[in-house]
Order: sequence, then C-alpha cells, then structure tokens
Amino acid sequence: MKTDKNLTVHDVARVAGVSIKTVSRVLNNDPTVRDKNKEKVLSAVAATGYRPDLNARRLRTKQSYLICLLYMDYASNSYSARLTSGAIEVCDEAGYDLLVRPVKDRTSLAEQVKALAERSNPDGYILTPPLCDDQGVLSVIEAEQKPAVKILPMSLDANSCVSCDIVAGVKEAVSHLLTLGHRRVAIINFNNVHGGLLRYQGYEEAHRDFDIPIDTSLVFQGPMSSDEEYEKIIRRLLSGDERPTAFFTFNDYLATLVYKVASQLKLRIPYDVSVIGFDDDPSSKNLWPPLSTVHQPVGNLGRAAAGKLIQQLVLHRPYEEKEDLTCKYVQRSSCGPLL
Amino acid sequence: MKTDKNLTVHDVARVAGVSIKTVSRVLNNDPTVRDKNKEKVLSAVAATGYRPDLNARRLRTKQSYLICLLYMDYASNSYSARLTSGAIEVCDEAGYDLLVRPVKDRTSLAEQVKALAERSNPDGYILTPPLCDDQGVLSVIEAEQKPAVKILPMSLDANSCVSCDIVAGVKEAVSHLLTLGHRRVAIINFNNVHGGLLRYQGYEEAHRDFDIPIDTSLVFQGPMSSDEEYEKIIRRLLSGDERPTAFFTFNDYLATLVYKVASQLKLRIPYDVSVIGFDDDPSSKNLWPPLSTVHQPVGNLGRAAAGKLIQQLVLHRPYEEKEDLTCKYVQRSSCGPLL
DNA sequence: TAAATATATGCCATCGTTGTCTATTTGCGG
DNA sequence: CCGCAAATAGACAACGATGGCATATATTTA
Repeated sequence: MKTDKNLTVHDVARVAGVSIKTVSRVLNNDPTVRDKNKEKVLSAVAATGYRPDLNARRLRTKQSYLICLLYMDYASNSYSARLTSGAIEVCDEAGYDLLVRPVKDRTSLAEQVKALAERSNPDGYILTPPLCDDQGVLSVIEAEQKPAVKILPMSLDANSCVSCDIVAGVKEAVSHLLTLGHRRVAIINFNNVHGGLLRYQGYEEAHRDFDIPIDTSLVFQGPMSSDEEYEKIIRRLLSGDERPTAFFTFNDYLATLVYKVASQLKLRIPYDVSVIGFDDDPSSKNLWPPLSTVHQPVGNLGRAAAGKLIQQLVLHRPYEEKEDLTCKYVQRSSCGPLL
Repeated sequence: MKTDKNLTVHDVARVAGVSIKTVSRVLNNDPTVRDKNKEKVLSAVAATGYRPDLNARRLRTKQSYLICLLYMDYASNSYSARLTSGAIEVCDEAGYDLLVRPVKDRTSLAEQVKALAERSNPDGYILTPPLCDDQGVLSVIEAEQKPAVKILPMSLDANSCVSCDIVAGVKEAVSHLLTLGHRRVAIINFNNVHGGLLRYQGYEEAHRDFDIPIDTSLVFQGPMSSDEEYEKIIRRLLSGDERPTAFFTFNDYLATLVYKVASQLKLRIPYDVSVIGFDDDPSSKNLWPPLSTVHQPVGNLGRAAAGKLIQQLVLHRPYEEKEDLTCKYVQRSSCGPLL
C-alpha cells in the first residue's frame, strides 16, 4: 500500500488520457473543464494516489501559502495558544500553513520581522497587540507589499483589522459591581494598547449609566511593567484609608495579583474585596474563589483574523465574519455585594 | 531603497563575474570555492540585495525546510507556548521554519497527521506526550519516511527522544515534604505518559530513602479525565478520616485544583495541607500561597528536540545537547512543617 | 619543465507545477 | 449541413534554484 511519491501531473495525465494542463486545471478548480474530463482526472488522481507538489506550485505561482502570526513571547498565559489554535483552523481549510513567530526583544522588532520575511516570505501577517502598533514592523511589512490583519490595533482602520466588543463586556462586568453596591471600583489597565482604551470606555460607560463619578485615584492606566510594580500599586490601593471595594483588571493574570495581595493583607475575596478579570483564561475557573471575568473570544479572534487575511489573499473568496466576537461577562464567585 | 525582488542567481553571477553555479556554491557554503570568488559573490549579493528563493530551492532539493511540532490542543496552560518558543529559536538558526500543529480530536489523529504530511510535507516531526506514543501517528510518519523526535515517550529509545530528569526533581520535592515531617503524601498522577511514570518513580525513591512505606490509598494514577473527576478525588482524599497532609500533583494545573478543594473545605495551605506541583508554570508564583513546584525546563526541551531533529536532517551537523534538562525543585510557600 | 594530480569552475538539464498562447472541439443560428 | 463564435484542451516555456558531469585552472611530482 506504499504509494510512490514521485508521481507528477504527467503520470496522472497519462492515466486519465488528457494533457497535464487539464490535470492542473482540475486540481485548481478551473471551471473550463468538461465534466467528463474532470471525472477522468479525479479518478486517475484517486487511483494513483497522486498529490501535487506544493513547492513546485509555490515556485510557479510565487506564493508561499504561509501566513505568519506575530506575537510577543510573554508565554505567561494561554493567549497565544488559543489564538494560534483558532487561526490554524481557518488556514487549514484554505490550504495555508501558519507560521507562528513569538518575538522577545522589543528593541529589534523590525529586524526580526525583516529576517523572517526574507527567509520564509509569508504571504500575509496577523499582528497582535502591541505589535500591531509598531511602526517599524508595519514599515517592513509594507515594504514587502504583503497584507496584514491587525488584532485590536490602536486605530481601527476599516478592513485590515479585527476587534471584539470589549466595551460591552466590560460595561456588563462593571455594571454588575455597581449593582452590587460598589462605589469605589479600581481599574488596573494598560493605556498603550487599544484593548485598554476599550476597557476603560466600558468602565466609564457603566459609571455614567449609574451616575457615579469616577475617582481618578482608583484608575491605574500605566503601561506594562513588572509584576512587582503591579503588586505594589495594588497593595497601596488596598492599604489606603479609603480603599477600593472592588477591582477590575486588564486581564486574568493581573487579577491573580489582586488575589495574591489581598491574601497577603488578609482581605477575603469576595467579602472584603471583589475582583473581576478579563480574558476567561481556562485556569481562572480554578482559582479560589473562581474568578468572575469577561470572556474574550480569543480563538474566534484568531479565526476572524485568519479569515480576513485569506480573503485578501485569495481574491473571489468572500469571507463573512461569522465568528462570535462578543465579550460576555462570566459571573463566578469573586464578587459579592458591598457589606 | 526599494530593492527589486526578482533578482536571481543569474543577476548575482553577472555582477560578480562568475557562473551561477559558483554563486549557488557560495550560498551553500561549499568549501571548494576560492576565497577570491567567494568575496566577489558575497559583495555582489550585498550590492544587489539578492535573496535566494526558498521555494525554488525546496523544489530542487526536495526538502521543505519545515519542522512540525505536534501537540494536544489543551490550551489550558502555557506548556505548548513555551515549547514552541524554545523550538523556534533552534529552527531559526538552522534555517528551518516551525509549523505548529495543535490536534484536538484524539480519535482521528492519524488522519490529521496524514493530511498535514500530504499538504505541507514537513521534513521532520517533534512529538509531545501523549502523541509520541500514538501508534497511528507513528505509522503515518514512518510511512512518510521522515524522522521524528519524541519528547518523553513511554519507551525512551536511544537517539530519537528527549527527556529531562524528572525523577530527580520529584524526588527532591517529595523529600522536602518528608523532611518537613509529612508521612501521608498523596500523589495525583497520570500513568499513561512517561512523565507520569517518572514522577511516580521519584515519589517512590524519596519514600524509600526515608524508609517510609507508601500508602496506596493515597496514590492516584488514573489517566487524564475531566477537572470535575479530579476535584472529586481530591475532595474524597481530603475529607477522609486519615487525610493526606500533603499533595504532589502531576502538574501545576492539578495543584490549583487542590488549592480550590482545600479552600472549599476550609483547609488552609500550607497549615492544614501542603501542596507541590510540577512544571513551574509562570502563573504559579502568583497563586496564594505561591506554589512550590518542580521546575520543568520546557523551553529547553523544545530546544533540545529541535536540535536533535535538525541534527538528523542536516548531516554533518553535530548537535551536542547543551541545554539544561534538569528539573529543580522550586520552594515557595505552599508547604510547611507537619504540625 | 612536463606530466600527473588535485582543486575549482562552468554548462546544461532538471525538479513539478502553472502561465501563455495556440489548436481543437463544441454548440448554435441560418 | 455549414460556418462562426465560444468553449475547451493541449504544447511548450518558465519559475529559480541545485545536481551531475565536463572542463579549466592550480598544485604537486618526477
């Protein structure tokens, strides 16, 4: 049953009794082939076990059939894995391979992408925050004249980006806190990525709806830094005279830092302080108490981004965003009523 | 500064004043090129901005310069991300691209791998547990006549696998528990992957060294199943008359389940029950109390596997395992003395 | 110095597919 | 039943690199 691997279009053509070009046409779904011949070719393919050589096709068509997913190599949570998983599904269907590219050093981003482009020459890029806002990276990709789809970039320009309804999800979550009676809700956020801006917007809208003014001393919008710094900020907030009674954090990871600091200060969640995260990382439900969080459809973001990119790559291939890109508040046990 | 992209060996050859074959030789580090010509070619390459077309090379050499990393798509922790990150580093250096392949459905594994092989035709595979022990997958890869490097497979056959010193790490961890006075240490383990066997061995050796008999009622070796089942088992253990005073778990994820159940039962860690995990997942240090665990060099495993594979792919490319593959016990705050 | 050897270079074919262009067949109206 | 346009199929070259082999140049040997 060992099928010989050196079969070519010529072999199939001989078996089918047609020319190699017709074989090629059938394999590329060219509609100008008569049904009779098409069947002959298809059965010849089946009979011989022929598989087209992707590399020959690549050479001839000048496409690599490779899509590059670029992300920062934090490796501290499952974000990149979920994104990858979703993107691969779509790539698979369309006959593309996904090249993942974690980048470590923020200083030499452009160089890293350039080297990648020169060697692997992907047909398109999926950019995650904060890489989607890096001018150096964008220039390199532009110079290559390759399309890129950005996930939640700072400027949501029309067709080249994918986002999800973060505002609604956060608003729902923060509203829940306000409904529970909380009036001092701290937010630990990033303001250098678009996702952070949207989170703040949701936070703000919830407060506006409840007619509650925002105490800016509870708002931390700093850019990403070390865990220790975050812990310090959370500790300072929780140790103050008028401490916040609830926290909303940029992601679940930061929420675990609130858990940690709260435990250190002997504050019980949710009795002394409520916490809501963002992401719905699979591990969050195993925290104690299980973390209330906003579910972010990371896999669907990956799927949507890949779909949009492939749509641009393969003309005549319309892609309608059918993924669910809503962010839903997931209530678990980390928030309770203000006592 | 826009370098034209349709440069070929012919252009470089013309500029350098040599034949295309000489250009090819220089680019492939053929030692039979005179230094003078080599320099001429190199400067011509630099002057023109030429980059070889990987796809043409692929076609001619019948290699894809692609390595496939196959893993189960649990996506619940950062294991795959860390592995990927390490493997990519090595692939990069050697001019290979890494194709990641999360597989979801355990029933159709072989088919999935076959489809991948037919389409993308990777030159070699890195297999993670439990895929490295799947006979179907192995047959497909063997039929393709491609090399595979297994990470911690059930049978550690000579040169085609990579493992790390799990026994030593676990022994160190469990010994610490025994030193603290614990005599009833439960183990939540898997026995259908080699890593589980090695963990048990470390657990056993520690007990032997301390001359403490193992109470088999504290040993759970079941295969992977749902979180709920694990929680039930842990709850049963912790609710019993003679409950264990400490836990060692297969990984950090399971350790969080112990945290969860302990909290539910109002048992305090480490005062009422001590816990040690395995992996040193980046998030484990943020649990409260910070989880003591055995650091597994996941990135280095990825690096070593990729190195070993590339060594087999590129003859004359010796690869000495220079990665640190030891597992070290990381003491944090989740275990204390038996009171 | 010439012959013999070793080393370095060049020519051409080739990998397996698809693009271009031309030849053939088909369908249809008159 | 013919002629003509449209639809379909085929011949051949091309993509850009490397393999094999023949040849040219450098080095050693007698």
